[in-house]
Amino acid sequence: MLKKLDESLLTDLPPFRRLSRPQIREILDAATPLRFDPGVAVFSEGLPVERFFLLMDGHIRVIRTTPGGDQIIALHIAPGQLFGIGAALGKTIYPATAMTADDCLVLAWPNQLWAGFTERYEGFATETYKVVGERLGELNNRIVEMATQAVEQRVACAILRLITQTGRKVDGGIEVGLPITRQNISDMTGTTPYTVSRLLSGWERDGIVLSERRKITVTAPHRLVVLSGAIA
Amino acid sequence: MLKKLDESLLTDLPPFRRLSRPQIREILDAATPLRFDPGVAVFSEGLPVERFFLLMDGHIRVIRTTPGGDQIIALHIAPGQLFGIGAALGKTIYPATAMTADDCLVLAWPNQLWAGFTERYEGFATETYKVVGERLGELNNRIVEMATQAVEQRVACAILRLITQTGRKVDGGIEVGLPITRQNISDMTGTTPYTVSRLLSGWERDGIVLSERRKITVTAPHRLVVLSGAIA
DNA sequence: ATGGCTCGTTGTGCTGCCACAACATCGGAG
DNA sequence: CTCCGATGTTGTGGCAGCACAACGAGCCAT
Repeated sequence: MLKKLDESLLTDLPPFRRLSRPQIREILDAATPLRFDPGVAVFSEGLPVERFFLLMDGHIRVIRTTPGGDQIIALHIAPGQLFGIGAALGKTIYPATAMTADDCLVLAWPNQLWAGFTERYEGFATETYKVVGERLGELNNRIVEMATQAVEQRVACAILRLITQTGRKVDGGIEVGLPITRQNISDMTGTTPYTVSRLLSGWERDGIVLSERRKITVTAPHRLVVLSGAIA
Repeated sequence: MLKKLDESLLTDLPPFRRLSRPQIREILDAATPLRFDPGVAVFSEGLPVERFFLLMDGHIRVIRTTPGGDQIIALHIAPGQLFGIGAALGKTIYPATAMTADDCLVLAWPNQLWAGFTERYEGFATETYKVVGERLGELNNRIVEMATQAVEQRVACAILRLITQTGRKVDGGIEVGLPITRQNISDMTGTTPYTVSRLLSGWERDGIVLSERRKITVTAPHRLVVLSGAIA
């Protein structure tokens, strides 16, 4: 039932961009395609790192849970990105949980192929580490944000990040490309769903966003940027 | 005046551990040793990445500054660690400023040697990326911390991190191994020097720490761990 | 010694955010 | 159609932590 995957799926993604068709064929033949329903875990915090993944379609939230039971969203993965790449950083257990936000199609490779990929395929390692660098930068920005910005600015930043990462242009604005609840946003910004709700209501009154159930459309991005204090 | 550097300086550091003496000799011969006074910048945010560094002695704070002028301490570098390794992550400009906390001795290499190091020296890349992984993990912890913990817990976490990274055992406790002000701690935790001062005074009354000018000694680490909520 | 600086402490008032509760609304399952 | 759970909204109160100000103490230079 797994229909043969087409090489063209990978040719435009950074880690594979410099590779030849036969090389990409090899890589695809070694992959296991997987389908996930919304709201399930692709891998879980604390489990041993056994595979690495590429998200073909859908969206993934990377979540960390505290001993106290609070959870925060560390990262969003967009289609075309590698994730679960603990292998690249010498990790033996996953430091976080990857949860699907909607229907997801994922390619998986066993971990022991990682070393081979990096040495055999020109540019694979470089491009991958570039992504790591970007994530590092984003985390850094979020720390600065959390440390210096007020709640309203943090929420504005979070929504801006969401639309730059997953945004879809629709008439009347830019829409967040994945289902998202107030609770999700409060998990991203370290505040409460109540406060998020109030902020979104306020912004809707001001004509900056349209907020529906599990969906947010930004109608005046520039004003949101102003509110955010322009960090990220 | 640069006396010849001894190979033994590097043999025990992770990135060089698997290398032979002649290889280490090559690496040392390519290095420029540099001395820095306390409180000066080794490199600055926004400048092009031209060199990478190894801290031989002293301590370095990696600092980010916001458009609003607030600054927060992203990272501390301990002796023996590489820093400014933007090259490894495809960065072309430094994303932060590296500021010396005390007298520092640093080795520097021009950036174009990076690629050669990673391919010529077995284990250099792997070990380096392991460090990157650890820093990534630490940043993640700090985000979780900032999002979920109260100020008191964050400050406790910050001090625990300081003593695990730079701690020196002295009679009566563990002392932070670098000069540190309340302002520094508030920059690490996103609070104010006033609040830090109050917390430290309180802990000193409770016999958990000894706090002097630019120096902190933890006398009851276990109680600080309890206060911290045990995240990092 | 002595001035000047940086660093630390502490009191007071204020406010932004959280906690909780109660209600409204939506969507799916049977 | 109806019920139920998940999601979102809104009002009220309380408190943690910030802002500001004023003072004290150590360190350095000349």
